[in-house]
Amino acid sequence: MKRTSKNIEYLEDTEELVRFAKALGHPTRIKILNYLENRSCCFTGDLVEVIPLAQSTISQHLKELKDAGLIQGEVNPPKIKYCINKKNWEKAKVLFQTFFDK
Amino acid sequence: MKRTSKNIEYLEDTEELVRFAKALGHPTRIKILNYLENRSCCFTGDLVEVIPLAQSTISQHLKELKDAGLIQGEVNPPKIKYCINKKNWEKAKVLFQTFFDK
DNA sequence: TAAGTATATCGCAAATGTACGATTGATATT
DNA sequence: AATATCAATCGTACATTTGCGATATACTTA
Repeated sequence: MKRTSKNIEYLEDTEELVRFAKALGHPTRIKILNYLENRSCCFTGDLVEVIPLAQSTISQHLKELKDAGLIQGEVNPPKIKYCINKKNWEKAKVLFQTFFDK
Repeated sequence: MKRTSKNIEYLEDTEELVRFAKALGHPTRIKILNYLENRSCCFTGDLVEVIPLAQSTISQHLKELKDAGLIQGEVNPPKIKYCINKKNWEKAKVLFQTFFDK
């Protein structure tokens, strides 16, 4: 991508849709989101128990979901509580809906 | 992924959602799909004119969209006509809808 | 202040994704 | 048969993603 001389321009909505799609493009992250949907919030530790991956790996996936805007974390010492970011969740929902309905 | 001894199991729907999400995870592919949505069908050559990337690169993106099941190609010598795969399109739409609605 | 707990970040290795030019294959035209 | 056209595939380079263990950070509790 960076090697291309011509830097392609994409629509704002396209960029955003891609950001969400990328975040959804890994089964572990879907699992995390499904888990969150069911109980609205959870701690990192809960996920480590449920998903057979290293704690660092899960933390990384959480970071990506956070960067994509799909979840948010609030410090709740000594733990961190993660929740769905409802505003962006709705945004993503509409973007995908619109994309498939066109 | 393959280095992990424990091979994680995921739900069938999760695997499918991930496959679609991955395919949507690149702006060029979104652009191709948007283009197809507007005129229902097109040739590879049309895309090469519209998108400033090498023919081989576009062909590769088309392959990925086809592998994901979102488009289908019918030979129309000497060209190949690509269309949205409507059945899978609907499937993807429902999967994303269900995912976000839960 | 020392030790414990929960989580993030670092550094690395392997796998996957993205892009290109060159080549190949298949069909149509001369 | 020779040439032209369209698109897929190959080989390669570089970037990004995914995973791990080790370490760092931040806050609590003893």
